[in-house]
Amino acid sequence: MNVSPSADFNECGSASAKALAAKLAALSHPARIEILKHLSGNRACCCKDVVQQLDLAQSTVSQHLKVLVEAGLVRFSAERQRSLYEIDREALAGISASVAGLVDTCCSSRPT
Amino acid sequence: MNVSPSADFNECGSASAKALAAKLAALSHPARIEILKHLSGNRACCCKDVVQQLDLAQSTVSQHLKVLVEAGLVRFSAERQRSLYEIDREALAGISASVAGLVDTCCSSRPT
DNA sequence: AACGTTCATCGTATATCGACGATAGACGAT
DNA sequence: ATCGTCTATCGTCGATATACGATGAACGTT
Repeated sequence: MNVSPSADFNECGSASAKALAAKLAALSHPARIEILKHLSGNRACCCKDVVQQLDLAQSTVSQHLKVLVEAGLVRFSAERQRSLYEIDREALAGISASVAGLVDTCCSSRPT
Repeated sequence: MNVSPSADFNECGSASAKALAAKLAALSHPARIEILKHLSGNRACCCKDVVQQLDLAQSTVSQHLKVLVEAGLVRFSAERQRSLYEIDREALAGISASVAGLVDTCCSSRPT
């Protein structure tokens, strides 16, 4: 799955770029950023919790949570009636590292 | 324009979230990530340069470049016929720092 | 002057996003 | 069994994103 770092330069393109873009897309919405912040302050939140914080319809929040889960940034587990959402700090850290890597690539490969 | 870093914690919410989301949105497209990588390898590129790398129509590339410029990730300067696009490494680094800050916030505020 | 090059913009078509209300399923409480 | 709560999903709607070709402006070259 992980190719060597140098291969990333050969195929700079679609593979890694697509993957990173997909994760950043999940992050690129204010409501989802706020959801992550809220989740980070609690061990696990149910959907209603988040709804009360955000002033958005329950269905909308549910969709945002789904996006975050599908992007791998939030873990999901079904309680009885509730659904528990828990932030995935490792995945978050992974994105941070990926962005830092991209920036590093862009800054280190200065032409002259 | 730049509030103090601690103010970011007070008003974690919409303002900074929106700003970060907007910049991440500019980054969340594979073509734009590849454009940034390409720009990083050259002092400045004209639109046609990028077109030849990307296998996209010239108008499409022009639009992607416009998105990057409007997000502040790329600087624009008009040559004679050409348009020169240059990566803004500081802005890139700023985004990286913002993402790292968000992740830090999410990881440091563990409930227990 | 006529032509080629480079680029931004316009118009268009399609797809996806973001938000909502309505609804149905699952579950606990009465 | 009935009611209330919590949630996911469906359908819908408007807005936005993405891609393209066509076009015209600006400029250099012949």
